[in-house]
Amino acid sequence: MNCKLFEGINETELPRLLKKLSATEIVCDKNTIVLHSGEKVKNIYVCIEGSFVLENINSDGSVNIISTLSKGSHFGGAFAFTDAISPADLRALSKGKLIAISKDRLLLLDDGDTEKNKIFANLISILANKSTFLITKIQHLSQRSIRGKITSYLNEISKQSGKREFLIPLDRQGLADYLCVDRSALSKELSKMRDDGLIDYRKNMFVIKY
Amino acid sequence: MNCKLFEGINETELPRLLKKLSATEIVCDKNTIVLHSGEKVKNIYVCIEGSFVLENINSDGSVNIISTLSKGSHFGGAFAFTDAISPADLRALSKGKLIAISKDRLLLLDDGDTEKNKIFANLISILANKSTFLITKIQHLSQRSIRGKITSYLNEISKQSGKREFLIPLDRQGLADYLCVDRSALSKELSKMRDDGLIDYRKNMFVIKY
DNA sequence: TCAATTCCGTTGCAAATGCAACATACTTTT
DNA sequence: AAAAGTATGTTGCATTTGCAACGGAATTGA
Repeated sequence: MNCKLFEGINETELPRLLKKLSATEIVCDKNTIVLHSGEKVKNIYVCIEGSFVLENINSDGSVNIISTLSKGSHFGGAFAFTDAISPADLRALSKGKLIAISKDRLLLLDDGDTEKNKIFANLISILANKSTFLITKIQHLSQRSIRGKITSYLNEISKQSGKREFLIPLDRQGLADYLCVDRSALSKELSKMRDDGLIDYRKNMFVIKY
Repeated sequence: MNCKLFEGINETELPRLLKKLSATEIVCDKNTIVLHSGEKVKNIYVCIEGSFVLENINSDGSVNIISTLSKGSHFGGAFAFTDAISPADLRALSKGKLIAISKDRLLLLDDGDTEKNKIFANLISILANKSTFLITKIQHLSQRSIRGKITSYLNEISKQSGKREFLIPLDRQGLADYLCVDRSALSKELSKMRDDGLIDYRKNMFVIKY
């Protein structure tokens, strides 16, 4: 199944666990909206077949894709555990299947239940990782200039890889979207930084010079 | 103690629990750095006396305060559960006391341990709340214009309160810092939005008109 | 291999932003 | 009530950014 939420749980145990949780299987056609924006999130949804998107329709009609779910990925881990409403629609991109695990039932499992403990520990680790990821992104975004954002981002990747020369996992448009700036302005600033001798780059390969 | 991490745990139980966890009490003088930026975070630190700051020293020497800890608040819940290094120094603002709870010992507690389950559930809820808080902030920050950021922020607060007229919990400088923009530019844009008939405001009271 | 498409860099320009400096209103202190 | 201090609003200006448009490079697909 390869799902972080169930990591460490024996595959033969899983069906029994899901039964204990009264997990519901949701089979749906393309474009079915499983969960509407504004609805209360009561379940954790785990994708087991097909693909789904989390998307928001803006007031001007444009669509904002927040994330995509493929086999093994899940949504609601955070929202179900606050009393939050869903910030987006969960829509099937194709015919698909997912299981909904009720947060309440999860909480009602016996304290001594080993699987419950595993799931809880996994959930903590998932949320913790998400949290650090988000904090990192905020640090980039809080830089006021494009140069600042670029520097913050590149330093982060460099630190992660432990090298001054590294590949970034985004193309230009992707990087612009991630840093929330205009693509051409990004290119412009990258050139300037190269002219200033701060960095060098070729496609996805970057070098921090000083 | 009034600490979310221990919520639902009997006060008379707490000392025993802490002992089981081999929680260490750290007493420190003003300006002691309990945890250095770059160090691996192995503990959850709960403040029980005095106050602490999480701060980052920028390369230009300026100080960036990430958050403050007062009695009952804690740090490390997320980082200890990833293999992350601390993004900031944890420094005592005054003479203070905190307890360090080892993540590893927490994990080693017996699965049937009721307190372990409570702490885990609390931690999940804390991390989930944090995550939604951060996502909200990112949504504000990803707006490209100051007007967009203001609108995003005000709509959020309005939605939370369920009213078109509401108080915001930040003063102008605070709001500017939160939205990562210049204070005067923020004031400027607020005036413009009032001129455009979009909002009205007086000090911390705001009205969304359309 | 050629065509089509996508990606990336560049340019000019209008608009938005940050910054510094000052003015005004509001608070707190004495 | 006066004075000091703090918060907010305003203005002018230099700089940065976004936007639109274009051209070349690289990639993909037929």
